[in-house]
Amino acid sequence: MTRDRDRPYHHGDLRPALLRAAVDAIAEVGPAGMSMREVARRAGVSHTAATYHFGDKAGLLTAVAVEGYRLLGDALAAAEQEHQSFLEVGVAYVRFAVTHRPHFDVMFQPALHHADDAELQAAKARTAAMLYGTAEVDDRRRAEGVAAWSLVHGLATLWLNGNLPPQLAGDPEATARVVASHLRLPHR
Amino acid sequence: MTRDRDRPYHHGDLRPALLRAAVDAIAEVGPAGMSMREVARRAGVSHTAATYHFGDKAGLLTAVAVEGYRLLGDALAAAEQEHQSFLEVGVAYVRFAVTHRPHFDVMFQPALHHADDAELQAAKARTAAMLYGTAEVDDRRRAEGVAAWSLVHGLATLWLNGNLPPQLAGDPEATARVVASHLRLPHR
DNA sequence: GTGCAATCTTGCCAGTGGCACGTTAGTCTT
DNA sequence: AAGACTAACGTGCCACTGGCAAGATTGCAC
Repeated sequence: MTRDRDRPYHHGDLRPALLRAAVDAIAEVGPAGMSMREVARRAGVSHTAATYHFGDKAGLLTAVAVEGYRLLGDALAAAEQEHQSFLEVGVAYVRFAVTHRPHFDVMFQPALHHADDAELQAAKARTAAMLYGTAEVDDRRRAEGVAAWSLVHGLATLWLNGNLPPQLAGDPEATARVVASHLRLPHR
Repeated sequence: MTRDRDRPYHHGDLRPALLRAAVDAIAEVGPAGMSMREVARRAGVSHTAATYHFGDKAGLLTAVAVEGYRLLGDALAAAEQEHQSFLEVGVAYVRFAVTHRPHFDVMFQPALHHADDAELQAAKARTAAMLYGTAEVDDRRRAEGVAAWSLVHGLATLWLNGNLPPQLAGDPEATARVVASHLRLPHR
């Protein structure tokens, strides 16, 4: 009706556009503050168009989480490939959290998305396998992986929510190297 | 008007009652899903009564976070007092996260509360001092404290959001001991 | 007792998520 | 090329939410 005559009825590439808008909105107001209507406004469509593509708000956040897990997996694989160093994988983990805060925030708040989503589970499993191994790995190695993941994940989250001492909050990657040096991983 | 004739107009102890109701609600629907109106309903008052005591929704969540930081500080101090062991303080940290999930969830989502609240900052500072020392501590010790806090915090959050391998998700406290054994803290 | 401040309620408003239903336009069949 | 089908979007509506303004109730100081 009063819709732009220039803009076509069919957006043509709406789903990724909504995803980008959602990430932008989350960066500004957080995952909880983000609203479907605001995201839709940014993409220039009605809010029900977003519902059509993602089912509901949790569905949209699930899609953001899936994208996040894939990006994180890629970043970790690239670090592993480049440095052949488990430490550098950990540093890459912290770097991802800092540079992809909106994704990271959503990824680790399962109350916000559909935990049983198939794509989400697959993306999570792939990332988890890189960090603490698959089901076949022995107990010692798995415990070491969990210890390493816990360390970098804790550091990343503490940095994100402002719980690090000011002396160490400036350069999170440097802090990651210092902190990771206190880990003892005999089977790595 | 249609209000219960039994219940007095003045509740007499409403603030703590609302806090308890908020914690219960958060336990069921998460911090984001909690609503002022639902909390007020549980306490048997109108939703503006809650606004009166806490200013706004963020104020209520801030109060929950303050209570959480105090409870956590007490729990860590008790563990330190009883076992004289830094490891047991870390185990107590994980135990707190598991047994006080509503508080823990709110505490580490600063987007949900008033970060500049004086009581909150004081409660946070007290807990932080127990974990990585005060401002006067030397750099090595501070880095060790941050490493230890990162490890247990990461383990706790990964457990809470279901990112631990199933082999280690059953007994979080036992996992905390195993994982913490990979930390090397020469100055502790 | 009377004034006053603290506590709680009612009424209202804009914003939100989700549903039912209508509209548009691309695609496929014949 | 005409029509049928369906994917992609919009409109209208509903209950719910947070927050504000204004009023009602009560305890308390004096």
